[in-house]
Amino acid sequence: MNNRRTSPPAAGKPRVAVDSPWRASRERLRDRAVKREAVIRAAAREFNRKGYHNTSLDDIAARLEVTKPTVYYYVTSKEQLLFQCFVAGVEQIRAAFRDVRHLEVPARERLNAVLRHYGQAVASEFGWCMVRAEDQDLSPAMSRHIKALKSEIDHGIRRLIREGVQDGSIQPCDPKMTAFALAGALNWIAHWYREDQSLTGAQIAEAFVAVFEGGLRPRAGAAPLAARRGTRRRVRRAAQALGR
Amino acid sequence: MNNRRTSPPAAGKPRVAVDSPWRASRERLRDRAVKREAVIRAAAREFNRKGYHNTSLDDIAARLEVTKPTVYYYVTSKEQLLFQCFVAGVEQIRAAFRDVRHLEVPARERLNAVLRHYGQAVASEFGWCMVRAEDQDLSPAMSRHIKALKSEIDHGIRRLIREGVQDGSIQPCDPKMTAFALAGALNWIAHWYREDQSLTGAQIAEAFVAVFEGGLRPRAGAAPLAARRGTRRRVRRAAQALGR
DNA sequence: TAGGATACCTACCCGTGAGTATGGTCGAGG
DNA sequence: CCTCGACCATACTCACGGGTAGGTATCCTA
Repeated sequence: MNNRRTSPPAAGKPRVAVDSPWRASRERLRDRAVKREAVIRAAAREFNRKGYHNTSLDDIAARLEVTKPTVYYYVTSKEQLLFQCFVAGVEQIRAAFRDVRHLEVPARERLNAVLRHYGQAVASEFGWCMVRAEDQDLSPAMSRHIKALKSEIDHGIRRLIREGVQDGSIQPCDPKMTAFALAGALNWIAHWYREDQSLTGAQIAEAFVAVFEGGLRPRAGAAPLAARRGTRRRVRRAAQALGR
Repeated sequence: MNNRRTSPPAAGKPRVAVDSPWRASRERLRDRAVKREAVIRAAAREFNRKGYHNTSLDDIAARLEVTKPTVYYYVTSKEQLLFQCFVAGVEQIRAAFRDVRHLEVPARERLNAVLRHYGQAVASEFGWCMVRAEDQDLSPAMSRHIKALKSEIDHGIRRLIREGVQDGSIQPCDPKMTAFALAGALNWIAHWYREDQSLTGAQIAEAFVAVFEGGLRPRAGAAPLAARRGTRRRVRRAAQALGR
């Protein structure tokens, strides 16, 4: 758990293939934690690519260039594998809450900071597992655990919203529905984002926060942030297309 | 397809159980279309409750009080079943676009109208299938078809955003990212909404549109819509909890 | 260098669920 | 009364995949 190395010492720089501690099969670096972590990460990637049900443990094992029993040597079940991926993702968000807790800025800015981290977490390799792990795929016990973690995050967002309304940095609103809207938009990133995209997770999160902040309706003051290069021209073309 | 009846003539008012044309097994009302539609709806409900992979065709058949071959008598495969549910859901949204197309109001209002319909569709019984049908669960051909439909909707939203920016009813923004944020928030409704909820789909959609419109940052003008009962007290309590 | 622990493999079990072969029933038409 | 066809049930096949039994190679320790 406390071992942070992600690549084996033998492999200077992993090539296209996933970093597999088994690569140099001779010098075994009998570090359970590292390998276990590699199993979790490989599972997360496969789940992300093909979904939980369409990923067999043989697939995951093959990705690591080992066999299924080897995977079972590090985890007890496929369910636990999904659960671990979920926890890994959620932990990033919990960390975001901890980070902003003691910041001395208006609640809206703390919320924005959390949402930025949230977006990045969803776009990370564990994003899929965190967001799309279905309750129905897990045992009742794990399902309850996951629900509790999700609920904690949800209520953290709601609280920040309430605080923002209180300190005047956020417009009065229904905290519950607003939290659902914000989290939903960010969660959905996991449905369409692929790492080979042009935008990074941080950029997407930034763009989303801008939308949340400003809203669609134009403001009295000057237009904020959003880039406007070529907008005019593109709109004109779109309008023409609509014309017919 | 063109048969719009949703309940069999024999059953005056369906009780708790799903409306099954097989109910009174004696008087068979050999209307293929009605039965086929019932199969689709039953499948949508089961998928919604337990997910695609955790729903067997036996489950669906049992729900209709028939057996699996009977289901296969009306559909060719489980995959097609999911596809039909998807199409049924998406069609509601396409209809929304058609409805607003010729409205003589600012684009932002047309967008809002579409989003309201969108939200209701996602909260409908086909919402799950429309939103959570994974590409990976379907054959390449159907996957492509679904992607095309989704893309059509996405680009419809983007177009409305561009038009809004053009006619001044929407604040300048990146249409692509904004569309992702809006659609994502609404899509996510399918992940948490259950029909037995206190709020209707329409109410949720309304609340979301309010958030999208206004944004989080307070405006110069008066604060709109949202209720403020007890907010002060609750925040104080939350702040105390945070203090420790 | 025996003996145990670790780490991994080959080869299997078996439940599940999609899809089907076959045959029965019922109403309609001859 | 007999047949035909639409409709539906019983009872299968079969592939897939989660999980395991049991064996083997390597390393550590004494």
